[in-house]
Amino acid sequence: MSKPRFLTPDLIALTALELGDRAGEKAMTMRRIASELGCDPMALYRHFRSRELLLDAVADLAIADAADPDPDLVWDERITATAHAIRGSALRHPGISAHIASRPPMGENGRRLGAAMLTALDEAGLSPVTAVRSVQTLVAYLASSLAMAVRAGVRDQRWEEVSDVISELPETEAPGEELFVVGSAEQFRFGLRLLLAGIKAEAVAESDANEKRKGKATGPR
Amino acid sequence: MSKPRFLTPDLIALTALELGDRAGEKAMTMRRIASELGCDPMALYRHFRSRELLLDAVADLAIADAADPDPDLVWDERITATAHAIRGSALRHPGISAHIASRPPMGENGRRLGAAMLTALDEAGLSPVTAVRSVQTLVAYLASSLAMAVRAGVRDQRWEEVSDVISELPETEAPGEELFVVGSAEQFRFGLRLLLAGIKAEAVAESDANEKRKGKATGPR
DNA sequence: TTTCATCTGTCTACACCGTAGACAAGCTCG
DNA sequence: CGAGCTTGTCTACGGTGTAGACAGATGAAA
Repeated sequence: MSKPRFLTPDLIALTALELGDRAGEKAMTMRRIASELGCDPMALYRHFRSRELLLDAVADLAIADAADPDPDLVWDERITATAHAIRGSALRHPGISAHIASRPPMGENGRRLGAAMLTALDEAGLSPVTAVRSVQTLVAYLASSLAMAVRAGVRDQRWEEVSDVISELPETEAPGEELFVVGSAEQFRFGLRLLLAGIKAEAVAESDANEKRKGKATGPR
Repeated sequence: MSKPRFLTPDLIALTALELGDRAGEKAMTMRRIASELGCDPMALYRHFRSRELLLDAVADLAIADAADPDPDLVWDERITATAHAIRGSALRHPGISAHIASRPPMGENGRRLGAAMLTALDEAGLSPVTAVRSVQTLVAYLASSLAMAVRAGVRDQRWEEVSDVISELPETEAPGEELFVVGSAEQFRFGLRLLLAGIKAEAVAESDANEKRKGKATGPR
């Protein structure tokens, strides 16, 4: 009676995700996940070599519903859309989005979305090297933003303190008060705009350099 | 013989930091820290209400030696210098820099360095709101870069996988191979350059808007 | 000085954790 | 049928954070 053949990695990850949503990141323990599934904790190890790997799968599963960007959009809008899609997916699991943000987007979905960004940057005319670097930068920003958003959102008062501290700093005499919610969507858009502006500048610089190096005969395609 | 009055928060944090440097983030457990100090684990709770708060103190202590930027530098160089100082300090504690990156820069030193960045941005002519947002963006990027750097650096092969994945992606036919070390200093500089370019664009946009709104009578100071 | 409250470190104990290793039940294939 | 492999179970070990009662030292008040 001990071997119902119903345990799969996907089912385990899904159960863990639901548990995390319901009870928070720290609740995703092997024992609790197993009890949620009605099986022995050690059974999970038949499908994941360690808890860490299971949590990786959960993180990737959590962003599975982030859609690829509409290919009709121009490249920068596609970047923005992808970033917001990931952010949205992660925030739809507030109990564990810090956890999601804290690990590399290595699963199936992470790769898919990373590739979407790369494609967009390629279309922007960036060299492959610059495109990859830009994606890494975007991902870094995205992850941290997420981590901050969730900390600010839930009852982690530490980030509320951060806001307080910020308004006490010398240079900001009368900052917009509530506008400083640390992980706000507006703040996120702002950072994204900064990065995109930087990327555009980089694109211009690269195309200039190419034009100069090649002399003529290499007009705009 | 049980009450030497020598235990202080600073001493505890320092001991924990050394332990973390030596044995890694996960070794910074209440019991091991206490045994390092030769005292009872519960003694630590007289000085920190929880392990989490102790670890916050450790993170802040770790970046205590990040110097304020040379005030003679122009503002963007000052930002760069500060960012590199923080990164340098954190990387000087490789065993725990992921841990450092994962929590808000809330301690004395975090505030100090955040203020330095804000001052620089203020000097750049940004409005207070934009300056604060920019600092938040910079901090977000910095934190994530750090987290990635340390993961790539130490034996965390997951990030090596990331590099592999990146080179398999469609758009990057022949990427520079080793140049993609995920958390490399070069990658860090690149992201910083992107952000600074974005900030400069923002500054220009703001000053244009101001000039237009105010008409004349508001020449460059 | 004596007394007494207050700190500070100690001890015990609890509930929980990840996971190694031996075992058993069922499936697949010969 | 029997062998082997897969998958879930069980037990056990050495850890974890921290609550709560206790004790020795200290500093102030009497």
